[in-house]
Formats: sequence, C-alpha cells, structure tokens
Amino acid sequence: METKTLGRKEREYLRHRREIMDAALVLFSSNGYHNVTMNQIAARAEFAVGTLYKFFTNKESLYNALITEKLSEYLQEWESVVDWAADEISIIRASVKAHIRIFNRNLDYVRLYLSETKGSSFSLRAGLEKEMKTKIRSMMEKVARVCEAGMEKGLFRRMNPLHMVLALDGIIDSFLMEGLENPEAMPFEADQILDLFFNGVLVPDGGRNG
Amino acid sequence: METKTLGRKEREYLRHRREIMDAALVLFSSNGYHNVTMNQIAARAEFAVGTLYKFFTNKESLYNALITEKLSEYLQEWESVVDWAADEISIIRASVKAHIRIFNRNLDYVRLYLSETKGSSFSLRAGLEKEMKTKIRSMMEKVARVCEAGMEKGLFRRMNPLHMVLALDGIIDSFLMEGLENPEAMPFEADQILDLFFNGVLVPDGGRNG
DNA sequence: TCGCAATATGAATTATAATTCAAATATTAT
DNA sequence: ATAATATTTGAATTATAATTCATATTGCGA
Repeated sequence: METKTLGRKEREYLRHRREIMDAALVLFSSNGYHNVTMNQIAARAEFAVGTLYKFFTNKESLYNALITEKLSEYLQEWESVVDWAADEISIIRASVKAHIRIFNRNLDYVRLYLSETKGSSFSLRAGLEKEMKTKIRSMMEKVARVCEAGMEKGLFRRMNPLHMVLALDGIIDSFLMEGLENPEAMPFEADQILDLFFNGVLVPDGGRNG
Repeated sequence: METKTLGRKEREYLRHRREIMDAALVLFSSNGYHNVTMNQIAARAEFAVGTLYKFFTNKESLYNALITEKLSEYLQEWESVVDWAADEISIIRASVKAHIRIFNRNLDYVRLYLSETKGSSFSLRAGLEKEMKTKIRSMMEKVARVCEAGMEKGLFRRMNPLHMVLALDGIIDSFLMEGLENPEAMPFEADQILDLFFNGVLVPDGGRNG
C-alpha cells in the first residue's frame, strides 16, 4: 500500500478534494447537474469558487471524478462478491444480489448519473463514456465467461453468451429503475429476477409437446 | 376526420411548424440537444429565430414536441400491431417484433432522445416527461393484462404481471441498446429475445428434480 | 389602391453561470 | 523574525446562447 507514505500535505489535499466531491454529490443528486452552480458547491464545501479550480479543471471534470470513482468502487465490490461463489448458478445468483444491494446503497450516485448532463465539451464526456463502457464491458465479459462455463457443464442451454448477459442485465436494470421510480409500489426480491432469468415465463410443457 | 376542414392558413401553419421540427431533428440527432442553437435551427429551416418562437414557446418545448409526437406514433403503431394478434403468446411475439421494427426505423429519434439524457444506456425511459411516462405506463398495463390472461389460460406461470412486463421490456431494451452501439457485432432476432423470455436460460430439468 | 391584420425578421437585450487572476492569507524554511 | 512558497479568496471577467420586440413584410378584403 502506498497509503502510508502519504505525507500530511497529501492527505490534506485529498481531504479537501473529498470535501468538494461530497458537497457536489449532494447538490448534483438532489438538483441535477445543471441546476447546481460552482458557487453553490463552493459554499457548501466551505471553500471559495476559485479553490475548486485548483482541484478540478472545470465543472465537468468534477462530475466525471464522482462518476468514475463510484463506478470503480461499484465494480470492485461486485467482483469481490462474485469471485467468492462456487458453481455458475451461485455466481449468477450472487451477482444479481450484489447488484441490487450496491445499487440500493448508492441511490444518490444513481440519481447523479441519471441527472441530465448539459455540458458543452463533447470530447471530455466522450472520453468518460469510453472509459466507463470499457469497464462495464469487461464486467459483462466476465459474466459471459461464467455463462459459457455453465453451458459446458450442461446447466444452461446453448446460446450466444452475450445474449444471456444482455438478458440478465436488462431484467436487472428494468427492475431497479422501476424500484427507483416507485419505491413503495414495487417491492421485489433478487429471487424473482433470478426465477425469470433461469426459468422464463412459460409453464413447463404447458399443453405443448415435451 | 377534422383534417379536411383545415383551411389553407392552418395547413401552412402546420407545414411551417413541421419544417422547423424537421430541421431541429436533423441538428439535434447529429449534434445533441445542447450543441444546437436556436439560430442554427432557424437557419436550417430558413426562418428567422424570432419566428421559431411563434411556433414554440422555447427550445425545450420544441424538443418536447419532437419527442412526444414520435412517441405517440410509436405507441399507436405498436397498438395497431398488437390488437391484431390472437392468443397471448402471439401477442407478445407481435409486440416484440413491432418494438424492434419501429425502433430500427426511428434511429434518429432514438439518438435525439439519448442525446438529451446524456447517452446512458441504463433505461430508455429514465428521463421522460410525466405525460410520456403515463403513455408508456398504459402500454405496460396493456401488456400486463395480456400476461394475466395468459396466466388464466395456463400458458404462463403465475407471477406478478408487472414483473413479467418489466422483464420483457428490460430484455428488449438491453438488446436494442446493444444493437444501437454495435450494429455489426450484435445481430439478433426477435425470436432470440422471445426464447429467453419464454423459456429462460436453464436446461429444462438439467439434472435437478422434475 | 389603400389600410388593417397577421406574420416574419434579426439585431439587441438579457440572463446565467463558468472561469480567471491579482491580491490576501497561511505555511514552511532559514 | 523574515522571506520564500503554497494555498485560498471572491469580485470581476467572459462566454454563450436563449429570448424579446420594435420594425418590416406580406396577405387580404373593401
């Protein structure tokens, strides 16, 4: 770990940086990226506006820092959970549960992520998206490999593993979004997602040929 | 039909309105909502900026007009297709196929919509207005009733119909988004979505109890 | 042809908020 | 203590683009 070698100065720098990010997160996630000014962030973080620019080159890079940091945490936690499980079905099960849990623990960030982004610098955002997409893609590939292993073992039906991953992610996202919008009217369990994903909706052999 | 009773004036008004909307769509969908100015739209539509404000109270309402118009068309076409089908499985099948077809025919609008919501592939319906959400909700309820009917008939397993709809929509959105981002690397058929939704991924009775 | 109403024009206004930077303050080294 | 260095400050600057409105143009009936 490098952590120990950080001097007081560095730690102070990082603490200030964190204070700014925390202030920005609260404001962004409740008001939306654009309805928050740098002055407001500065006020909440108890710094002057100018100081923010010593830590982040501009407003968008502050936003990017928040998003990328949390996404990395998210993926890291997800990986640690998933690596722990044994057979393919348990891995999928653990993955879905982890998704739901981490999602619910980070609703502020989800709202921040979904909040409208209206920056003008196209390229910076494109860079962010690319980095994020790469990370998400590597997570999907990991799941795809699990799916393939499951197929080899005869647990899962033979199909394009990417399709399997897309289906699973789609169902999860759909449930999570619905739960975000209607928290009370939409209670659900990981098991319900898993049941749908594993077994589909048809009654087994419901009057058709076996 | 009211259409015939429209005088020349009204038709001209509507034509001008349409010209403005067409210009806006082209610019928005290729540059993104925030990177297009009212002056640019005016130039392309061959009107003066001020004129745009005779047709739309502001930039956002022009954007909303584009989105709501297209979404209504989308839903109307979807309904006409779905009403045509017979049994519940055929209805679901027709619904998925219609979704894919209409989506592919309106990629410009999809990009326009995504440009406003900053390109998150999270959920297609994350950033819509209340009115639009109501419409989509009523579509979902329609599908939910089909699902319930299917359960009554013993075609589908008993479950919360909303869950069934969410799962189906989630899978569709997930496939469509992937196809939008990797058009060449991600060919898929409606049947693959339907197979996943209907049958799930597990091998039927794959070594477990029947 | 004249005048009234409707419509279109686009330079000027307005609003907003991101960003800068010269000055102030704090910290550290000698 | 003093100077050198680093950090913070926030009023002023800058940039942008949405929106307005006094004026010009057009359409149309008498």
